[in-house]
Amino acid sequence: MNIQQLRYVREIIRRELNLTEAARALHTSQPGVSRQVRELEAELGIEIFERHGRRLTGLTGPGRELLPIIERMLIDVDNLKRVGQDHAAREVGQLVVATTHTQARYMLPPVVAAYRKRYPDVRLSLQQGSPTEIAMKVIRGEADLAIATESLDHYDELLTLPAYTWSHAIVVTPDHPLARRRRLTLADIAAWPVVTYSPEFAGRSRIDQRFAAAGLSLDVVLTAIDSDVIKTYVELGLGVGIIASVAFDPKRDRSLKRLRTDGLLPVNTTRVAVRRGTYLREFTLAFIEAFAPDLDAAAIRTMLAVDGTR
Amino acid sequence: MNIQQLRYVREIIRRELNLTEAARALHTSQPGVSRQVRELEAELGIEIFERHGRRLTGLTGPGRELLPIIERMLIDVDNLKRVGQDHAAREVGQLVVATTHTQARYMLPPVVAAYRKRYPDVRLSLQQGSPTEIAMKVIRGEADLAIATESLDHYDELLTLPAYTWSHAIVVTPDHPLARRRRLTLADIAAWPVVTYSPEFAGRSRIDQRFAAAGLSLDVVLTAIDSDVIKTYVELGLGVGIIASVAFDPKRDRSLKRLRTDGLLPVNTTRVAVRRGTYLREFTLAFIEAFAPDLDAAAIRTMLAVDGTR
DNA sequence: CTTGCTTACGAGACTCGTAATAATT
DNA sequence: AATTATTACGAGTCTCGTAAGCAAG
Repeated sequence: MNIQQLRYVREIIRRELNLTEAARALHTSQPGVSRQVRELEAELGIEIFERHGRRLTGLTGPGRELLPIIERMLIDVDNLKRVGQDHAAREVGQLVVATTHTQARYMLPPVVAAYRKRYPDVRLSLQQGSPTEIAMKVIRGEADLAIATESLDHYDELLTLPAYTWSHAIVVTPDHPLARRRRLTLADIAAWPVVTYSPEFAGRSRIDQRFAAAGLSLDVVLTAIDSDVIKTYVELGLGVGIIASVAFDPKRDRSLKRLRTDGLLPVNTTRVAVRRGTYLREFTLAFIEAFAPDLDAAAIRTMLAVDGTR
Repeated sequence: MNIQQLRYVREIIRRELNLTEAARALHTSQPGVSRQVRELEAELGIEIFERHGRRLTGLTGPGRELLPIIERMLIDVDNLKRVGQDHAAREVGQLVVATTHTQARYMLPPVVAAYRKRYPDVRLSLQQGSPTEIAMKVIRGEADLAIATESLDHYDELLTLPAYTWSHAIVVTPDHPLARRRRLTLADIAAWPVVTYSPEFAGRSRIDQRFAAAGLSLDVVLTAIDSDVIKTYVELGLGVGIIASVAFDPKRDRSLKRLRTDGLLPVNTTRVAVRRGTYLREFTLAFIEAFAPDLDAAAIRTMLAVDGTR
């Protein structure tokens, strides 16, 4: 048994049982992968993959039991390397942050600026994607952190930490009838066409829940994944905009008016997710710390430690 | 990096930083181990061991961080093998149970008899030792299960399951003054010399606590690790015996009288311990199930699953 | 001067890539 | 017919054992 064999098995499964694809992804030859897999199977005394003739068609029962152990071992391989790097060159390395548009556009810029100054030798890479995509990136080890408001809690493989809370803002054109109202109700908003986020983004689901709880349903005429698109169409008069309040800048967005909503809309929590069982390098913890004002390195370490005991 | 290197590192640490010993234990050459360790260190970019000249004198900081990851990976290597064996030959294999005298002598015989009939191809091996020793055996992977009444809860690496509860019995010679008393008190017992278990065995610590709580202290004139020794000396009139009640057999022990103690002495829980993170083969679960009347395979699996999520 | 780690070197095993083969879709 | 896994074979690498060297207690 060797680590390479485990990598091969994982990659074949990730590539949907296409051994050829896996070989390509791992920059090696197809026969090499085939052979190593068979050798591992022989050593363990079982078949990992179901084969119909010469095609891999699925995982066997034992194969399914093997998989989580293999994944954990490969994570641990990375962990060993990270421990090494963390001590060999404490503030040198790579940090991949997967995040959604709203975070990248409005919340992260100041954090990133400060972080880059503090850690000039960390190659910081931001990767934008949908909540599902960024969660998968972290689970597969392609990103170190995921930052998003929704749906990071649905994965057993992830450990999420609350970073900060925020709520939405209602924006309209200055000449919109709602602009004159002193106090809004949910029904006021629901009376107009709405422009807001796509279902899985930026707390959208919680908005829907709030209105549904009040017996109302929204007439959403345009959904977007980023706030700038929403603002653009609100300016065009397409409807009332619901955006993350951080996305509204009174100076820049002079053609829009933000309405008072005190407590009307739900509070959202933006969370940072890491892969359970991964070793976090010191500069990774520092990023979380910088991003989440309520968390300090000590608190993060304890949450990880409690979790990591298994 | 390869698995062998990790084994070498672990073994060196287990052998108290004696690389020569580690090489011997692993049936390989000293230079080979030395070389592989240096190569691992080079690949990770750190020193794992502190060296004074040519002697290994300790672990470095990064070395200490590496260790738990290495241990976990090596456990996972075994786990992979076990999954294989479990499917290749479900009821064939080896099961090592580490336990204390009282369990081995009184509680296990019927379980073992039934188990051997049910699983004739499982090589069952019982290893007797002190609670500390058997706990270490399981932690080091030398035994699959530990069965004992005390001190299995003090190890983070172990997961313990309650198997059954029991209490102690007071035994005396038939002509002892206490033999005529209808109802005993703690003070009655404390008035006489006592023969019982060594401090870490068979619930001894809880006996002491009980008497201490009542403001009494025991005059222990002989401590033993096994009940047979205790009974022998009680027969010789050395003192009042306190033994596990299962160790008293009215038919065999005709020269002793068991006194009524209803509720006087504390209740003990015998526990089964397994190494956290290890895959338990089906026949291992079956043994636990056979030993612990209150646990069934499903219950055990859930406890392990909850624990194993990490 | 004994114990114990490291360096040197050579034999043997193993991994991996190319080419050819066989089986599915 | 095209795609995909397995078998065959050979080059190159790597591991490991023996022997020699060297540092520490």
